[in-house]
Amino acid sequence: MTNAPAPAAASPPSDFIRDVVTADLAAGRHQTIVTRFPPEPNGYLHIGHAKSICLNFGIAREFGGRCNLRFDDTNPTKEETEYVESILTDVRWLIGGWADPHLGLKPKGQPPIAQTLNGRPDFYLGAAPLPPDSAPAEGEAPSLEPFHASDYFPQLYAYAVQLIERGLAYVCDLSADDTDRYRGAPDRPGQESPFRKRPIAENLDLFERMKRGEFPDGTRTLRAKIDMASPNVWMRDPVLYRIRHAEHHHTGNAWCIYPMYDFAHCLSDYLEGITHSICTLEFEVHRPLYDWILEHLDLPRPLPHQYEFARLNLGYTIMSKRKLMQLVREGDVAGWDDPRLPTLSGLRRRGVRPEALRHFAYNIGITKYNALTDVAVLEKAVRDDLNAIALRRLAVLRPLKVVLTNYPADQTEELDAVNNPEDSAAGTRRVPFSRELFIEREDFAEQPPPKFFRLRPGGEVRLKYAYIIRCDEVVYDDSGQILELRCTADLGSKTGGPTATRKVKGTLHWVSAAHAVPAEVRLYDRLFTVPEPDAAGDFKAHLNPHSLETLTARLEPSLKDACPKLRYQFERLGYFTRDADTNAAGAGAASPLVFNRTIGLKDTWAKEAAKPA
RNA sequence: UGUCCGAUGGUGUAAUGGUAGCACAGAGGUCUUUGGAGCCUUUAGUCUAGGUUCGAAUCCUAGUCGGACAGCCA
Repeated sequence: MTNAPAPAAASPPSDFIRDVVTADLAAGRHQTIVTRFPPEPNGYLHIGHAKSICLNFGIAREFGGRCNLRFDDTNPTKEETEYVESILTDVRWLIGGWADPHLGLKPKGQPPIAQTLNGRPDFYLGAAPLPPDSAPAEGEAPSLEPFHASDYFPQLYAYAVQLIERGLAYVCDLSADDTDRYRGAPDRPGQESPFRKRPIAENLDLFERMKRGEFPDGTRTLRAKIDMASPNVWMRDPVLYRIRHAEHHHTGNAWCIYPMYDFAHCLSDYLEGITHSICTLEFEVHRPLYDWILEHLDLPRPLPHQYEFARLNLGYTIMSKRKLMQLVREGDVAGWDDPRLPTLSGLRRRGVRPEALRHFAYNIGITKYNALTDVAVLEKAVRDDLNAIALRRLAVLRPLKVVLTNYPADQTEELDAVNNPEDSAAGTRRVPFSRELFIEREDFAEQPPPKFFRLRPGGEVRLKYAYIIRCDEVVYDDSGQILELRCTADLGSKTGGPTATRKVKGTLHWVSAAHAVPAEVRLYDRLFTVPEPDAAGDFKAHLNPHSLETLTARLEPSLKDACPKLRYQFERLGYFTRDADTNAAGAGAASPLVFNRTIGLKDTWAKEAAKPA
């Protein structure tokens, strides 16, 4: 039926929206499916948008269709080019290698095409043809660009005129306050505007003069003439156009009247030939208006239909653009790409890969139930993804010196270490070993709790890839702090040695003190201390003061050349990635070595240790 | 006291009138030169009350609880 793309690794998702798509295709209502992802460029994309992107592009991919990237930019006072650029970057990043052939873009500068269908006038702007099977070249085809609702201002204006001509819209002189008052309340009908019966010719003239800029902001609006007594407040003569003498990031000063969301969105969908317009639950109440506008205009092609699903709520974080913006502006985080934020740029900088986000989106499903998703689901998806591809390395976060008293002071060995036990093709590397080492401070306990099987006085542990050592002596400094551990190595216990197979309970990571490379490591924790920070009251009161911990770690030497594009697992510690932005800002050889911890390893010991004795 | 939408283990999600399944989380075990990963086992669910039906998570009615909606935001 469709020229199906490569099948998904797992079975394709099933949900009520995909059911509708399947049924529409089976019934022959559409030849191909066209969805759209319509962000307003007034902020950065977050993981909630990722859910929507994966849904819309996923459907395009599964059904051999297309998903248009469209900026819903009808409010010049809130939108900026910075956001347009970040959104494009984030979308390409998320769908890259997965659905990019289904990304609907249009020829640069191409306006909607005026055509005649069965003698009826029409406007249409389809996406450029799907690219050939080969993956698109690095960077964007320069001849293509995303869609913009603001590109349709001329057509939208024409449709508004049509509504006026049909007696279905009027220019209203009520102030914003009065408009509110006349609207009534959900449980109380509104009353009609005194301007509702304005003659068509006068409406036409006034609307034209609104467009020409003859009236100041807020003095007049264009309203649909529907039903002020409707139980649905959105049908009580909703505003279609408002006056805003403001420069628009995309259309400059060409317009001083701007269409409202409800008027622009359904018609933008129609113009682009969208078949399924998928949005979040809060627009459910708007659907009658979406349909009303389309049904009362002369539109010869099949009409798009709106479907709503529940937005993503994730535990211990916030998704509101307004609140994210507040954190950025008030300096609670370092920027939109702060790795603690659920923004796509933040997650990317933290080291999360798009593959993980796509699996996450697949796992949480699509419903109309307003759910709170456990962060553990995200964390699981991130770990699974990283576990498969991360290069294993040895690094010590909080160093404790160990001296091997029976190991020659002038000797250095290069030991073989496995890069990824999950992937033999990742090969091995050499790690230097010598008399003086660092181990993790918390891997030694003078008074070990029950079931602690790391190093203790007189105890033995395996040093990964190296020897079994025994702790002979604890050396203290003047203040009574542990200065170093003096240990003896079982020199026959190295891989291949006579005592190599001796069983010791614990295996520790380590680095050679003389060879270790210092680096800044940033450990991130959840941004908030409660599952629903914005449930009530001031969400900032729940900010986690320990969401970022910065320390200087000691790394095995190979990490000196770590690539920001790769992912690493510091053994027994977690997944880390070199901070790309810091790296980019650094000057050549002086470029600082900074690592972000994407996420820790699952820690069953922490759970065990937390159990009441 | 308005309209619309929703409700399945702790969490999230399947089952489209025919054996309530999966994932996450939890518990136990196994393996382990990562207390990671893997493998095995396991706890736990259809909001309530009626009705239709041979048979209801599913259809109907009423109720309960939850959410969205009163921007010249999207």
